[in-house]
Amino acid sequence: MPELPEVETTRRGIAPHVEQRRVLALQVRQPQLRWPIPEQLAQWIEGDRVQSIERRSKYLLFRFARGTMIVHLGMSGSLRILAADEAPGKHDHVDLVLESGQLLRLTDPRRFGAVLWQENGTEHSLLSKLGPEPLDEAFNAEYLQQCCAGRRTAIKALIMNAAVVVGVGNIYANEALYAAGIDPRRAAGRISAARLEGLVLAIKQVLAAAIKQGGTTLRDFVGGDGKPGYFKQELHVYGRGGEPCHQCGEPLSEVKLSQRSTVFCRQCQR
DNA sequence: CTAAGGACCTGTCGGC
DNA sequence: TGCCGACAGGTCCTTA
Repeated sequence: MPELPEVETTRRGIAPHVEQRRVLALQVRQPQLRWPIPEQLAQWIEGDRVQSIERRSKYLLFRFARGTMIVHLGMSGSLRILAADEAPGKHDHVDLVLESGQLLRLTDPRRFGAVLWQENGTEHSLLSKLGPEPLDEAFNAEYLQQCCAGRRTAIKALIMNAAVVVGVGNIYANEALYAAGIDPRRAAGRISAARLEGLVLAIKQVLAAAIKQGGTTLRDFVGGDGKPGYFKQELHVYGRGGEPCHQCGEPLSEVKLSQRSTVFCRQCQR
């Protein structure tokens, strides 16, 4: 479910209900997520205020006085604001009980998500090796050219590599390459500077548009405020293998690339 | 160092 | 209707 636009949509949805609120309790029903939730997390945050919620890559960062609670939604996670007396379901693993009478609930059927802790003055190893944010100026044509130089890996795998640029997941990698007219299988080092510049712009545009629309609704994704995303209507290739290309009408091809479903137009993408 | 594949876990969907 | 395999938004870690 969550790619960067979905995570950002979630952040914006929950922030007004969580920022500046005091945490009364942290209730952990299932600590076994991708990594175990630290046992002392409750004692570190209970009684303290959430100063702000920030986002880095697809990680949500809850800033507290003595450190940061890091939340990742994995493949199937979501965060919602609910009344404090709402009964938990099977996959409702964690509640952040707020003094406002509401709670922030983490639901994650596949449990690929994570809840971790970063002490002030340290940087978690998961965050320390990340590339630039795609919408930042630091992610530009010159930078991407440097990353691609001499690389034989497929361009799609390269832009999905978080050490190169964060936040480009499978949906938006497919969409951006279609928009840029680049074959996803093409070796990264064999693409002209001009076309890589087009790819940078395409990535920025597709992500910005998706954030503006509130993310892509897949299955049951809803933001923290319960509103669905509307970007799905604008997808040109993702989930459309075999259907006609919106530009030329040829059936879209679908292949596996680094284990991920990859859809593109052989006519329009070279 | 790079590139590719496996692993984690559950739910859903399509085919027989 | 029921069962079984394939597949799903992520990404770290191990292996060549």
